[in-house]
Formats: sequence, C-alpha cells, structure tokens
Amino acid sequence: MPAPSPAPEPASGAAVGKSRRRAGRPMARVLDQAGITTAALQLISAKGYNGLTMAALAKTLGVAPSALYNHVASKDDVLLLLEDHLAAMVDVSAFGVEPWAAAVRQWAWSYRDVFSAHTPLIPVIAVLPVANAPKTLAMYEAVTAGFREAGFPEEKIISAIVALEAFVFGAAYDVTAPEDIFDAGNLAEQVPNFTAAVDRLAAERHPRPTDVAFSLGLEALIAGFSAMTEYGLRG
Amino acid sequence: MPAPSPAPEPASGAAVGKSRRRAGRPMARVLDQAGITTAALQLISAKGYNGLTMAALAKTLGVAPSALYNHVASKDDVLLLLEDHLAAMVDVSAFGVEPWAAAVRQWAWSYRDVFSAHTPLIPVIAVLPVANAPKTLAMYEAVTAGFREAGFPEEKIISAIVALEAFVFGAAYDVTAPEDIFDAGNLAEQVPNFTAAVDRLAAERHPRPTDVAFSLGLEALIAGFSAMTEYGLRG
DNA sequence: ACCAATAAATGAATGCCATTCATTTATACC
DNA sequence: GGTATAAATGAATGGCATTCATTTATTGGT
Repeated sequence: MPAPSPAPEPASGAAVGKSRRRAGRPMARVLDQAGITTAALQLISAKGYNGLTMAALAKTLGVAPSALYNHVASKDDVLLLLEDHLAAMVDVSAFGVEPWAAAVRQWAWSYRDVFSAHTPLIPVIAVLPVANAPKTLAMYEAVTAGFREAGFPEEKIISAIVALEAFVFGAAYDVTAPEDIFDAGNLAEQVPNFTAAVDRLAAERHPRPTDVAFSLGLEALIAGFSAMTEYGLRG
Repeated sequence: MPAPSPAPEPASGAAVGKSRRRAGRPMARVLDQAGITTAALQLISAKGYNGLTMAALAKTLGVAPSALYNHVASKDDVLLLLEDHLAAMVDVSAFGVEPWAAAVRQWAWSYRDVFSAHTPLIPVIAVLPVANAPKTLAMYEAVTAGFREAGFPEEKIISAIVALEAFVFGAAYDVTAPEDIFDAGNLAEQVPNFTAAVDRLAAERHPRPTDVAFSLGLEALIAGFSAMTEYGLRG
C-alpha cells in the first residue's frame, strides 16, 4: 500500500474566485505563515505599505480578517515574518570567499538594497529580539564567521556589525528620500554654506546621489575598521 | 496715549481646569504651533509616542481635537514641528572652534542622544524636505560651515553629512533596543560563531554596549573621512 | 463706523483599522 | 469513538485621524 499522501500543501497564493466558503474549519487548510508572507509581499509591491492592512491581506488570501489571527499574533508579527523573509535575500555569499573588505562591501550594499524598499520594517527590526527570526540569525552567523576568519578582533565583532547595520538602516531611509529634500526654498539665503554645498554636489550630476553618500560612508567605515585592527586583516 | 497692549500671548501650557469654553472664536487665542509643540513633548515624555494622539494632544491643551487643524495640517505636521524643535537642541557649537574631528564627534553624539528618545520621528525626518524646518536648516548650515572651514573637499561635504546622519539615525534605534536583542534562544547551537561573539562582547561588561558600537562606528567614519582627504584636514 | 471676510473655536460625524469573541465545522489523538 | 483542538466565519468593539457645519470674535477695507 502506498504511503498516505502528504498533507495537502497549504495554499500560498491568492484565492481564486471561488464560491464563498462557509463557516467552520475547511477541509484543506487555507492559511499558513509562508502564504501570509508571500501575500503581504505582493500587496506591498502593488499598493505599498499603506496598503498593507490586515483586511487587505485577508482579502488577498480569500479569507476573513480574523482568520489571520490563527496564524499570527498581530500585525507586527506579520512584519516580523516579512523581515525574516527579506533577511534571507541579503547576500552574504562573499564572506569566507572574497577578502574581508570586499565581502563587507557586498553584504552592506545588498542589505541596503533589500531594505530600502521596506523601510517601514526598520523600526520593528531594530528593536526586536532576533530569537524568532531564524533567517536573520543565519545572516548574522555568516557575517560573524566572516569577520572571525578575517582575524577581526573578537570582542569588537558584534559592535562593528551593529555599527554597520545602523549605517545600512539609516542609508535605506535615505534611498527613499525625495530628490529635492535639501532644497532650502526661500530660506536659502540664510544658509549660504549649506546651499553652496548642495549646489556643488548637484553640479557633479551623479545619477544617484544617495549611492555616493552610501559609498563614501561605507568605504570610510571599512577603511576605519581596517585601520583599527593593529596588524591588518587576513583574507 | 500708550500703545495698545500687544496681542495677548497665546497659551503655551496646558489648560487650567476652567469652565467649558463655548463654541465660537474665543477672545484670547488658545492655540499656536509653539504651544502645540510643547504640549506634544510633554505628552510624549509622560506617555510615550503611543500616547501622542490628536485627541490626547487636544485634551492636554484644553481644546477640541478639531481645533488643532486650524494650526497644523495633519499629525505628520505635528511630528515635523517636534523634529525642528529637537534639531535646535543638537549641539553644533564645536564647529569652527574645536578641530574638525572633535566637532564632528560632539555633534554626532549629541544628535544621536537627542533623537534616540524620539525614534518615531526618524521615518518622517529622513524623507521630509528641509524647507519647512528652519532650525534643522540652521543645524545643517553650522555643520556645513564647519566642514568647509576645515578644508573638507567641497563636493563631498553633503555626502559626508548624509552618511554621518544615516549612521546617527540607525544608531538612535539601536539605543532603544532591548538588552537581550541578540539572544539567539534555542537556536543558539545553530549559530555558534554569532553566539560566541555575542558572549565575547558580554564578557567585557560594558555598561552601555550601544555606546561602544556607536563609538566604534563614529571613530571609523571620522578616521575614514580624514584619510580620504588627501592632505588632511585643517583645524 | 459699518460690513464682509477671515480666523479660531465647538461638536457631531465619517471611515479606516487592528483586534476580539462567539460560533461553526473538520481533524487529530487517546 | 469521543473529546480536545485547529481553523475558518461573521459580527462586534474601540481607537484613530480627519472633515464639516456651525458659532463667535477679530480684522481690514471703504
């Protein structure tokens, strides 16, 4: 006799236009955390974070809003699921392969790029214990291992990662800022040095000024960390 | 004949327990932006940002919620008022007095300290044009002037400030994180390098680990920026 | 000195939103 | 086979920012 067929895979996609489900537990499970995560990502890319409401999420999944609460404790819990999903998309592959500086560079750019489209998660991430976010933990493990292999001073590894992460999060916000954020408007005359500096940068016609600032800061951090390490880093 | 007494100063404090105001424009103006800002700060320090609602703000000021909208366009507008108020508390006094590195150090620490108690403002600040925030502009002007006087390469000044600010904002979040944020819990065995690094840092028994990370990153940025400047900085 | 426009308050309503609860139905385990 | 549990519905609930009609006082123009 063949083994019993595995439990039917939970629907991870949107509801097809079926007839209305009647009350009571359905024969096939409709929701699970992976499906909720996927639907949330869809919704965000379609309508932005303002469109991410529990009601909209439920609708996408073809379910009543209250059904979500059988699988997540709160909306913040949904944000945590998103965060962990995104953490897995951050590129840590260079650690242990490329030299330390190159690996940090690749990680930080990737980290910023992933989260710049998801800045509303940052206040949640930055404060939430990592224990419930296994993919996030995996990212930290890879980065930590890379620092250690490179001979980075043990007692400074976490502090350095925290500092880099702070920079990455702040820079992620900067990506979303409007181009004219530094336009002083009618107050321009009162801040001549600032206005001049803004104009000076604008004159360079960089396609993405935010990338220039990120590169500048990141290279400074990398150089600064390297210099702090007395005998330099291996790798 | 004496000049007519100046317009009665708008109440900037909370409402005293007076009898209920009747509908219609009162003889003495009750609200203004300064009073709203002050009341918002009070409210935040008493109840935190969760307690900062338009209704609660109105109550503090002894006013109906809708009255607020004669003075601010939205709640985000209130947050902008707060931001500008706080920007004036950031210490830029060292620019043009102390050497460049010391001035940056003092500015960045002060900036972080001021906003670490107000992280909910960060998503708003980071994205809002500076034109409506005169005190914020004044801060930028002082910082820019300091960089210029120190001989910092003109075309890099804004990028460097943006990078420092990104770091400061990210670090402000870090200040608010719980102590056990890096506790991997029951997943600890699966992330040995990370766990070891966390333990290694904990073994140092720093009173404020967040300050260690901030200092590390800030000194790296300062050193990195200095090194990038071919002939060093003046001052 | 009057009158119209405007400023600044009240109070009632609106619509959205996260969350909870009672209820219903199916499944899993002892 | 029966009971606890899981997972859905649908109907509240309370909080929230914001809007609108209305009322009253002040200001600026002629």
